Amino acid sequence: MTGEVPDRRRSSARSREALLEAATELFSERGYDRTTIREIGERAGVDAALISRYFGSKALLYVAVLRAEHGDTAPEDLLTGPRLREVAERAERRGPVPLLRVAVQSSSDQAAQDAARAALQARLVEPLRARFTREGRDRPGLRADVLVASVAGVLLARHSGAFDDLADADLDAIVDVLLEAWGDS
Amino acid sequence: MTGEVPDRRRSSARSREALLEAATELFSERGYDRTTIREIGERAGVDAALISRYFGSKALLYVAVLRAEHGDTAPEDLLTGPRLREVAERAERRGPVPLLRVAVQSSSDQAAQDAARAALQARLVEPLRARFTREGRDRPGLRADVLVASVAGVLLARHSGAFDDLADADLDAIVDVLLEAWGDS
DNA sequence: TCACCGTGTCATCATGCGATGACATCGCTT
DNA sequence: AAGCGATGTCATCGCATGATGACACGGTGA
Repeated sequence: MTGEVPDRRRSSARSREALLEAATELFSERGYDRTTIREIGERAGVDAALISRYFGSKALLYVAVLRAEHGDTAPEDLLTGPRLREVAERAERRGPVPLLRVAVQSSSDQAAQDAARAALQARLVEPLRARFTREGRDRPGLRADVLVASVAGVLLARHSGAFDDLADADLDAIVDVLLEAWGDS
Repeated sequence: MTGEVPDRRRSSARSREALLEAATELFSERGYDRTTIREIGERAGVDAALISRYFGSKALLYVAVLRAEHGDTAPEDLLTGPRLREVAERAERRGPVPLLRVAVQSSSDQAAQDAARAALQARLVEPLRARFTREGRDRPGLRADVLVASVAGVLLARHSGAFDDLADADLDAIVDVLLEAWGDS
């Protein structure tokens, strides 16, 4: 074990990080509205009141989650083919990514909604649209929207409890079915 | 106009019906959790307290909505091909059918969740799976789940406010894109 | 006409939520 | 060691929600 010795002293940075991570998981699992700041605090092992101090509000924490989630990787670029696998795998690791939720479910807080929408467009829809345009497909915008919405539906459905086979299947099988439908050009 | 003369006298049947219709619309637009009984009452032009009297609770009203929605038509049978158009058109008329929401988003009330799940399976997933099995497709169960989840994602996304082209496009165009992907065998 | 039961209205309760401020505690700096 | 700012804890506020019971109203039959 060459891991760092965890610094047990107080640290706002550590608390912030713990809250961010817990919030990412919970927003992924249950969506914005059904996640409470008390749950976030509990999972993070941190008092929920610190959310207000470090992020300002639940909505701003949500925005921070969206930013953090995409700050560490390159843009998705494309959903099709190998990229689809990347997106799906990320959803696998952290639950059905908060970003994808906004595709299907509007949240009660307008600021959270707007931020998520902007991120979704910039990270997934726009690159896809650009690609379809480049390839000369007709209705590239609509096609991009439909593809993103489909993928969001499938990845979210996996954890909704409404499907058996989808919940049990491993990710590769799911991606295979999607690619078979949409082609992996 | 050969329509019935609307009976303006008091009538529990009329109130029940008004509540049921308003609830169907609102559950469609916003999902179970984000719809309040006060909103339902307001849209129905009926006091919200009557929900408790006539349906027992918000959750039971939701169950009644699911039943009513599918009581008047034959089973969906299949999602592909012309049937896809039927499902989509119904979603168009009444907003993104409450049934489809459960595919992607679990609700806070367990009874509501279970009822919706059962209806979704019986009405959409099972018939589709049976068809795929009959046709000898591999992984028919998974394939059915993925297709239903995709369609749910797209139809819900149309009203989520996260997509522009999808919101503006007319239904036929959307169905065309879906059919192009999944084939309309 | 009157009494009664179905129907509608309203006030209110209990609960859970996000938010906030007062206070306690820690640990660095001097 | 003392002082002080940073960090953590707790109680509580205001608000929205689902639910419920008390009461008012109305029309229908005796």
